Amino acid sequence: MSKSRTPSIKMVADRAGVSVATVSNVLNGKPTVSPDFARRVNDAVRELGYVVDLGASRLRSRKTQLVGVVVPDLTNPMFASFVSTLEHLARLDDYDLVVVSARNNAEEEADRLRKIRAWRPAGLIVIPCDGAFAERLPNGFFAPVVLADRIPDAAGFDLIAVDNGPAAGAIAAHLDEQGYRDCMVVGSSLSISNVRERWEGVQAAVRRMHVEMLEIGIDDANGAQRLEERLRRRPLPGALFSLDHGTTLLTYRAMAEIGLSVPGDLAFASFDDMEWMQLVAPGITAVRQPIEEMAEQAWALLLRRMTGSAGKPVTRRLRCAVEIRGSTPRSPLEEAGNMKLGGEKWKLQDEPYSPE
Amino acid sequence: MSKSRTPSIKMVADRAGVSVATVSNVLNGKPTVSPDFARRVNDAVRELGYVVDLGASRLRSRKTQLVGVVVPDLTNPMFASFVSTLEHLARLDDYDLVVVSARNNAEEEADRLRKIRAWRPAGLIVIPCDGAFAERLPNGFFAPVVLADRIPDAAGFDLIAVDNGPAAGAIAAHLDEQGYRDCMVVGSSLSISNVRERWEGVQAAVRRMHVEMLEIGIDDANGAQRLEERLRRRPLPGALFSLDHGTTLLTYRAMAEIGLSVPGDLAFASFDDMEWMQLVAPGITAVRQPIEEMAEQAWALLLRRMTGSAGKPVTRRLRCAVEIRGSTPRSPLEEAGNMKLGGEKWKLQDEPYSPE
DNA sequence: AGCTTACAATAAAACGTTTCACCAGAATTT
DNA sequence: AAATTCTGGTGAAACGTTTTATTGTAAGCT
Repeated sequence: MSKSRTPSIKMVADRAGVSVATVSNVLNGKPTVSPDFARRVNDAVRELGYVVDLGASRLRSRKTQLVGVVVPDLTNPMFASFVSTLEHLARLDDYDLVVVSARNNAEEEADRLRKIRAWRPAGLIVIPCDGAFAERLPNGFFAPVVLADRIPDAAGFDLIAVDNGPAAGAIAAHLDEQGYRDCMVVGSSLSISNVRERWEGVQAAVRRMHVEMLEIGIDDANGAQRLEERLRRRPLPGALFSLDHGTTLLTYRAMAEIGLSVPGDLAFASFDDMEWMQLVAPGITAVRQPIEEMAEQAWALLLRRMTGSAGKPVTRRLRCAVEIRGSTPRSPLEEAGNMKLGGEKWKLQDEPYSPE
Repeated sequence: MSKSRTPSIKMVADRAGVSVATVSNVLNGKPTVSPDFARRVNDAVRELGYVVDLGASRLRSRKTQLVGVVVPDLTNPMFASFVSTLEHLARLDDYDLVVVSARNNAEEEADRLRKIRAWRPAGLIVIPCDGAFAERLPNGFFAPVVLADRIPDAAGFDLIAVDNGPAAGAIAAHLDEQGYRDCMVVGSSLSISNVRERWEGVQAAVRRMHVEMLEIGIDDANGAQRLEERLRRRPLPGALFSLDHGTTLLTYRAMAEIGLSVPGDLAFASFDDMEWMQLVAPGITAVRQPIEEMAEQAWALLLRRMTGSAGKPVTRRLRCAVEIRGSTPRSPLEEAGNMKLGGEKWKLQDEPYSPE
């Protein structure tokens, strides 16, 4: 039996009785091609089930339809959704994606960047681990790079992110207005730009409320320990504001474990709105990031660069939405204040929160 | 200014003062290489920041470190987690992943399969949209294929899945034992093999409980409508068992919207355990799939094939875990039965519905 | 009829690798 | 000392494309 390999352009040419160049011309829709020959080529392609070898194609043409995507963690639903949207958009423009996860590790990120370079992608979309991204980019990297979600220390990249500061500030202001007097803010690490921006936004927005920050790291047992200890200590803060998805999950679970009730024992709000946050009772007040739109913008920016547009790097910020739910009701402390002015006492006991 | 392009092996050779063949030998760890020359080559590589062009490399060597991954939907956290684990394992073996989503659409899946073929991957890992996968695989596809999670109609592939039937059966038996007399089973579509297996497992496991199946499709407004109508009709079933992640989300949300309480109005259980299911109160009884282990097995199977192992296709089934939580308590009906032996009457009135 | 233009198709070079056949010299055997 | 085997290294071919330059032919112009 014949050593039949996956068909090459040469086999197509032979079967169609034309030259390889003609086959290539037909396949790439070059104008100078007679209908008759085109038909013969197309027939041969169909009969053989020929599919172009993109590796060889890129090698010669120096054009590739491949872009690399690097995210800190694929299991994070935010990033998964980001990649998913990206994948869809890329396909519409006939690009493919090589996706890698840096596992929240700067070294791995650097390693993956180097590796991905070996595919000679036409561009890169990266959600960097931390601010020192520029140092990790291989020096001789020519393809355009778009950064998303997190801001690097060094300038020089197209950038798409959300308005972390104002959005976090809105939550803080909300808690403030609801009458909470002190709020603990929890986040993974201030070395991540968006967490830092959120914290700064909180500080800028509060008026009467006192805030304190607690960093618990990423997958850091030590940090989780510190958080738990704080939650067991008294007095509790009136409110808790968690600044990123991982931290929210950890915190919410810890509160449940310790037996703290939301909002009975403390109010709770989160940056990053997950679907379960409207399924639990009471729902959790959260900032919802326009993650699909972020992916869209990232793709648009990259596409612009890949198709040759020059010019200064641009930075775009997207507006977040704030979802107020039952986990941040009017503070009982404040209610107590109002009651003196004739509030109805039973309300306090019957409905510890206002579910909306 | 010189037209400096990304460095090639030739530039490395020139700088090191050796032949291209020698550079290649050094880089690929060929044994016949003097330490002196190796050092010179490595120096040149470092100075130039040379990274091999994997496209060209594959073209000549006919070996590639690329595998394609096709999933029905990247936003589904199950699949996201699957891909994430896969990505990690692949990296350990120095493979890269091209990831595409078929968006729950057989046509798109076929399209993506054709497209991914153009990269000449060393193998494919696919979670197929439906049973007719074999027909969609391009005919001249030579790379090994491992299917996961869902079973195709046609045999001939390595296969890794979970024990859908027994696991779903365990839930059904649990509901039965808890005293529920009728249970509505909801799933996206019986054309998806694992949903079908789960439904069959339910039917095989029930003893006294009556079960009925409701298919609501995937992203099908019509199906959602039918579900909602059913939930508004009386009498309600004693229990609801949802057979896949998407359906669970939809159902749980619908119940909340309609104002049904779990387990007050009906018991609820789910195939697929999401993290929020232990965060809501009461927690939701669910089947937990070993999704990471599934990815591990898929990778192991594929790796075996890619490294040349022949032999008949194998099928492996993994054991699911069943998490019993508060959403499936002892049936009030059964409690009522017990009451005749001295139960407390008021309990019956607390439950508003009377099945049958 | 001659001369240029335009057109359709092709041969051959090039892309960056790996591999294969080969070679010079050193080391070993006869 | 001559003949053989190793050893470390190289030139050139090959992989499957695209592109450039080139060809042959038909059409358009005096």
